[in-house]
Amino acid sequence: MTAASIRARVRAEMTDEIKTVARRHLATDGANLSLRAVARDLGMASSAVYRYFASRDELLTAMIIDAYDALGGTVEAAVSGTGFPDRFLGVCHAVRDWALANPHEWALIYGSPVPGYQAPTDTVGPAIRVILVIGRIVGEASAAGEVPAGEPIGGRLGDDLRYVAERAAPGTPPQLVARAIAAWIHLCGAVSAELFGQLNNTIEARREFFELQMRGAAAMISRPA
Amino acid sequence: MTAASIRARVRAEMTDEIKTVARRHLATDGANLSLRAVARDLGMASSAVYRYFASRDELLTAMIIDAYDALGGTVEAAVSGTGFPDRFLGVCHAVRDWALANPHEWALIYGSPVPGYQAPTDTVGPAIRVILVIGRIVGEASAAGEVPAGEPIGGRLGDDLRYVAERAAPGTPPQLVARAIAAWIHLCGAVSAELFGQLNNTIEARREFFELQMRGAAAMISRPA
DNA sequence: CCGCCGCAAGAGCAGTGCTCTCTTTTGTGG
DNA sequence: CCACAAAAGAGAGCACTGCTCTTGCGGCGG
Repeated sequence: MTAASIRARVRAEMTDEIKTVARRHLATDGANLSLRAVARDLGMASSAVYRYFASRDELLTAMIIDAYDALGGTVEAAVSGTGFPDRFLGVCHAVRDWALANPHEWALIYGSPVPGYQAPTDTVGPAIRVILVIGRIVGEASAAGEVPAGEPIGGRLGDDLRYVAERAAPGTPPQLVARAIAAWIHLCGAVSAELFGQLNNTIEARREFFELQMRGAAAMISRPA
Repeated sequence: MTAASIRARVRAEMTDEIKTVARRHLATDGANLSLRAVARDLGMASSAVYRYFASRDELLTAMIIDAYDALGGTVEAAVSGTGFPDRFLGVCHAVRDWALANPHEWALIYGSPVPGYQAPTDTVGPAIRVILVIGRIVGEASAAGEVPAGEPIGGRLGDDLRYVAERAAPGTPPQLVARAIAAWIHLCGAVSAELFGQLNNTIEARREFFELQMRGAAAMISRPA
């Protein structure tokens, strides 16, 4: 039993080592990760890497999951303060700070998906951590009476939102969940815009502008149209 | 003279043909465009393509410029209606519709930039057409007294915004320009989120949700925090 | 009419993902 | 403790990529 786990542990360590080197390559070279280059850095034949990852896509998927988890963990740990706007703004800055520190990993998870873009089901768990944090903050603010529900939403969208609300933030009004998702999308858009160069030669006071935007997003939640 | 222009015209036609085939490849295979495959489709040697584009990056740059121009032209042509929110919402839907029809080209211009790729200055002109349209709409609404200016913004961000405002939308209050840019970023974020699969298994009533979001963005402009 | 220059073609280099076969290592069950 | 099978690594090889270089062809300008 313990004997069998020796093999497994060595294998896990090797897998981690590969991912570490791959992450380093990702940080320098960008998304076009070369399996052979990683193997060279590890001093092993490229074919040996295939014992651990069936394909380059599988390695990338592992990197994506790790990136989601790193971001999710950072954001979850950053939740603090009291009162709705501050808690939300804290999350926004945590997301932005992580993205600025790990731009290529951000691009990996929130940029354009690579060719086939088949997201395995393993990724959805880590992927939703950030929006779940936002949902929790908004839900708590709603329960505390800090934010109004706003006008109900009907139709198919209403159904979708009810479904999402009861699964992700039970007790939170669906229309509020909609505004939370919109704020999250605005957050991701703002970070991507800054990171992908959409603001180049336009706005240099990035942090201030980001803060302004996210205050607007918070206001959009606190004060529905 | 006419002779010289014959050469030039043939060359331009060949260039267009390459770009057309490249665009087709882009639409099917995604962003990892193969110059050799394009050459094969054209029945020519891969080395011949280099007579027209010095590198794969240069071809991609041309595609990017074309995509920006196609989107910009579509959006400019779609501006209609009267009154601020409707005009803005029309632009939003024009952007989304174009993106849904040309997902890979959207990914090319608003997705993660390809590694090591530096946007040449030729791209900035076409790139800013959409935000200029939004700026014009907001500026006109401001001139017509349809939207308030909101509280002034100081500091470095205020300087940036004043600079942008006087160059892109003279006479429009800088703080309003900030909200216009924020709305544009939210727009891009919403389209990317939908296109890149961030809404998968969550919200199926995409158009309705998009409309809701953009109504929120419009309200953010009409009614500053 | 000739020469020249733009154009195309092909070979070639270095790199890639991935597969196959072969060898070595190594944990493990008896 | 030891033989063995399973796991791991190595290396060659295939098809592909971007890009360069050299060579030949042909239409255009003088």
